[in-house]
Amino acid sequence: MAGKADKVKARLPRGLVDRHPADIRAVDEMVAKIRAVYELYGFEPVETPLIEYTDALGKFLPDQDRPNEGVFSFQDEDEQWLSLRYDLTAPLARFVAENFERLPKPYRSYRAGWVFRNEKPGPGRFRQFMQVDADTVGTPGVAADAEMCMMMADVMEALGIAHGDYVIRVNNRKVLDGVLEGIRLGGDENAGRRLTVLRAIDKLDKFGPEGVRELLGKGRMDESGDFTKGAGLDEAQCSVVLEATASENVLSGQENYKPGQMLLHKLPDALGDDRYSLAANSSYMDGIRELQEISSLVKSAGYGPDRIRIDPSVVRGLEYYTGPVFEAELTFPVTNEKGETVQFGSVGGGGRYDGLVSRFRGEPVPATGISIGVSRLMTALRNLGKLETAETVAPVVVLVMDKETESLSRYQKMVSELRGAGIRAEMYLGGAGMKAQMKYADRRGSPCVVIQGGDEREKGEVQIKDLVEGKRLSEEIEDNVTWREARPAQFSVPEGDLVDAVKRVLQAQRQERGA
RNA sequence: GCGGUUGUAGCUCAGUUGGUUAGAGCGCAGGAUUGUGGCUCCUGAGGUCGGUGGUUCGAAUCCACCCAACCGUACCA
Repeated sequence: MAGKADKVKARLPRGLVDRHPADIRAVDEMVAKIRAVYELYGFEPVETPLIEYTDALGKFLPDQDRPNEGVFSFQDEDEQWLSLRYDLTAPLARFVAENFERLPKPYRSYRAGWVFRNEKPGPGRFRQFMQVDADTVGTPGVAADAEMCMMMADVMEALGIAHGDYVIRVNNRKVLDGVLEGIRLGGDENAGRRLTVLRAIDKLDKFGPEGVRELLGKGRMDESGDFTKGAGLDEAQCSVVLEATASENVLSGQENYKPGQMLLHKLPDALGDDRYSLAANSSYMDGIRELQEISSLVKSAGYGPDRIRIDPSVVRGLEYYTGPVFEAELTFPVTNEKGETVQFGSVGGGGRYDGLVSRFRGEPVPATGISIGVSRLMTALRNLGKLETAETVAPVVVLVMDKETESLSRYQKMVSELRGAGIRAEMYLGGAGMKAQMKYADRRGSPCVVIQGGDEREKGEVQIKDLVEGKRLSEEIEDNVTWREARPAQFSVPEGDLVDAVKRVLQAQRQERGA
């Protein structure tokens, strides 16, 4: 045993969590439901390792100074940099590129897996978390994007989230690009400011239009007094951006998506320059056309705007998306551990990433995909009590009353019989006495215990104690001596009837839970 | 990264103007009950007072630095 001075402190690195039985079972169940939807749509499973060459993951090549910025990285024996994957998309792109000739195109696949990000953790944000992705690689058609939106909606419902409790918001990067060009933020020299503008738009739900206006303009002071530098747009430019992303432009009713006269004609006025119109901006118009097509496709398939909605304020992960982007959002209020109502926001998303696979190849390989954040979804569902806790019944515990080999063999045989009947069961393996064994069974949440001491053995019987029923009866008994002697919810059966008797107890408890 | 708040037992927290051996409740273990999980009573284990250095006869308490957690903000491919 470690001495006091040198014992190691048992502690978990921040941003990581141990997973408990209920979490593991809940996640397994959720993932199974998501997989079933993906399979139904015709996607095939494929898995890649947790570790990739760092350069395959993207632009984040670690250098000697900050090798772990954002990603967990380390060097192989040959000094090549390796990293833990930070999403499932980049590894998929590598896989597709590496196996390009063998795969059917479009290549439709899905996967569930842990991803890692070396960043500051927060509530509901971890350094290891699970994603469940699906991707269609090798088609430029927006039908593939529309399918992703519909599949995401189906996943939400498969998880028990009803119509109206979620919405899939859809936008198009090309639309935003067009608007930015429209306010004279085109060109390489404005790349930095465009990024700032996009980030600002992304915060609409957090800070509202007024906060975003500050971020678009000079900057914003938060409550701790920290100042965030803005994009430096002038009044007119701010107005255009806010208008272009305003909720009035959200698809309403059952109509197909129309960008609205506002965007096509008011923009030039706002800029005081009517020679320029977004109607002539090819990026903008392409984007709008794609959104219209998606809108029409999902509508034909029976997905109304209550489920899939065009929303010009959606931005999504800033770098690699090239076209349609989507985001799954929960719309019901979520209460956190402290009882506060919080805005939960996105539980999944995705979009078109036409450049990611072609990084590895000389030819264009258009692709689109979605990613569901299982860990976040589970938190939301649990806080709402919507997490199906298909209760796993704890094992029946066979108490060890006598410790000599012959008795142990007898207990072991009982356990085997119970297991043979498909009942979770175990013989108590600790060294403590009966009281502690009862406590153990109680803490395990066992439905019942099996007791056979010398008296029962002589009569060829076993005692079965229903712990659930016993707990209830105990509430009516104050006096400990009476309680012990009454042996509530405990009965005796012939050894041969053990399995049947336990089954009856379990059945009774099942009915009780159901009722 | 920046700003703020907070660090005393497994958990929640007391601890006076610096003063002997740092406390409580809950939880945990054992006993009352050699064969019964609850209740009650009794007993016990568990602390380098976040760390290091300094001031002082004396520091959980005062000072400096560091570390960690939480909140906000930034970043989040």
